[in-house]
Amino acid sequence: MHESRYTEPVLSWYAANARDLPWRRPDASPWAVLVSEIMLQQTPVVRVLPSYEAWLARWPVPAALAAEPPGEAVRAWGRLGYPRRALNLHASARAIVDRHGGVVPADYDELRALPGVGAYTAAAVASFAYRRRHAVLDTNVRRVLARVVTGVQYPPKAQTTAEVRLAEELLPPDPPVAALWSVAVMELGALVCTARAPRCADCPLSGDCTWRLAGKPAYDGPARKGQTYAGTDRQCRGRLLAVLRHSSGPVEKAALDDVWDDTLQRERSLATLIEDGLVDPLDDGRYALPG
DNA sequence: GATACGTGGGT
DNA sequence: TACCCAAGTAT
Repeated sequence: MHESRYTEPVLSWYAANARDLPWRRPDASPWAVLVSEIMLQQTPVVRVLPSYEAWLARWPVPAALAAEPPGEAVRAWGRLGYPRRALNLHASARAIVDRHGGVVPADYDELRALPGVGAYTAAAVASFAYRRRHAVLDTNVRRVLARVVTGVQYPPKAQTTAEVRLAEELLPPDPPVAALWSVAVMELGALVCTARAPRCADCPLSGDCTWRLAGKPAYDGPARKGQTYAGTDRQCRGRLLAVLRHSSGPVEKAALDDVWDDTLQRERSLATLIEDGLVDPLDDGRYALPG
């Protein structure tokens, strides 16, 4: 096992160009790293920052969040999107208190067992919070490796075992260096090797990049599925939950009926919100965030 | 493996 | 404007 030719250029680039993000500071706790990773799932950094600061000010340790009702987590989630992540984070806090003495576990499998923590997040927390050696394969890393090593514009739609194997091969042998490498490649993908208009002129790997050296051939695979949103159950659920977030207490059914015209879709969406544990139907006919 | 799951900014 | 994309996970 040895360093790849990519390691030094990427680490040097990172040292000079990394953003000063709060969850990367030396005083960021493993809990802070976990909170950031859950919030960053499909949500851009700039929108996470305010919610992250407020969240950790209010709940600086897992036990603080675990002591609150889940609805408080959903309310504090604000407009980050995918509010089930708030529920997952709350449930994770309780599991960390119940099973791990209030300390975020360092072990990959124990992290992976927490609700809402998948392969990426478990590797990220183990790596960034505890300097363990794990391949961290997010959308940024996948795109960088696709271009630099594989020579294609975009990675496959679904993660492949070949990608995992490649990421593991490129992982520096020393655990702390591996953790630094992972965050550095992610940052490179976020700032330079972007999806739309990569800034190859600023890339420390431009001389090594298979895709660039091949003339940046366009992606030739099947069209990638677009996400429709307007008029969907997702939008309807978002409207309904926003009513509850903005209310200090339970709301009448009429308040929910007001925000979506299609009755059938509205009722269906409310039912799934209840199923998901994001909304609590009270005995008196009103609705509330989960207690 | 495909689909559902929020929200908003960039082009 | 319409579409793409953003530190994914669960089913």
